[in-house]
Amino acid sequence: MKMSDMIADFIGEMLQSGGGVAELKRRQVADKFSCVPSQVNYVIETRFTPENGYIVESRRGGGGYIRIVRMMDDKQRTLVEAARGIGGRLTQNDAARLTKTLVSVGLLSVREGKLLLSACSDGSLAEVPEDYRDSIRASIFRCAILAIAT
Amino acid sequence: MKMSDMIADFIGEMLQSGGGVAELKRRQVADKFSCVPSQVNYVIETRFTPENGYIVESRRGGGGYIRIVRMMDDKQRTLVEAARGIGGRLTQNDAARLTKTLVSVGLLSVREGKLLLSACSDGSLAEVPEDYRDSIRASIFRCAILAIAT
DNA sequence: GCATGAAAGGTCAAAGAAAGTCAAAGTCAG
DNA sequence: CTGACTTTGACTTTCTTTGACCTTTCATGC
Repeated sequence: MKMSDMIADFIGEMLQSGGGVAELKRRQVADKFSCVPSQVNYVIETRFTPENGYIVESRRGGGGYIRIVRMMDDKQRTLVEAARGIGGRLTQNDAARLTKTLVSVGLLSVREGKLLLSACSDGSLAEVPEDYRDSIRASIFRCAILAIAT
Repeated sequence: MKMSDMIADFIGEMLQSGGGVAELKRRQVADKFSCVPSQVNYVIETRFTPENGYIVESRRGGGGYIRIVRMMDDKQRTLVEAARGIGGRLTQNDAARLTKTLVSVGLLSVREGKLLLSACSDGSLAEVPEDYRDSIRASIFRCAILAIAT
């Protein structure tokens, strides 16, 4: 695999685990991948651009850093909020209602709606004891929506 | 046999073993058949065309590649088959692999892939005892795919 | 406070690595 | 012999890697 792609992946993971923010030391990353520091700039310039939804800030000098932040658009933000709004339990009916809303507002496609709804349906969760279903359903719904927003 | 046909066969086999996706290095293939690289373009242009049901993507530069994907005409049937193929248990890794395939073959969009994968991820199933996860994961995956195939 | 040097990161252009294009030359069945 | 299909190769375009040199910050000793 190309070095650039590995570095991009690395940064991607940092963003993931950092909840949309990655702060790195150029020199350290370069050492980790045994390349020249400017390679890191190249990767950032070609992959983490504003057009791709990233903001990059940096500082030179001692204690310098490069910080990459993933921007969310309105839709993503709304999805995240929707995910937050889901409580610890979610009935199948509520899931259906919520899905319908998300679809009708254009945050999910019809197919995505179907996929999501059936992923957390009683059919999928047949093996889960009834008492737990609503809470697992909530968890599935939340994770799935969050995944799409990110 | 003509060289073009041999190259075409070679690519065909790659597609076969790759489940509908073949990724190749133009230079390598050319060397293998002792021909000029552009010969490979010729073969692709004349045999792996969109009209014949193939999609071709490529990248130049270091680490470049040519990727050929066979489009499936009856998407739904394939989806259903994929769903059938899932056994009673599905590890997170297998789910990831399967999703990747479905996406790269065009049966799922990237977003749908994310949605599905995270819906049946360990994150979503955190509350489910580990021993049951793989079997519930299988169930979710199957139901979800079946839902959009219909 | 100020000069100074080390520690970051930034820029840019050259060299390298693949793939793409296109037209000329070759082959072969009819 | 002709036309369609193949083979070749010179030249182009795109993306990546590397390195030399520049600028900003920070810590330190007058």
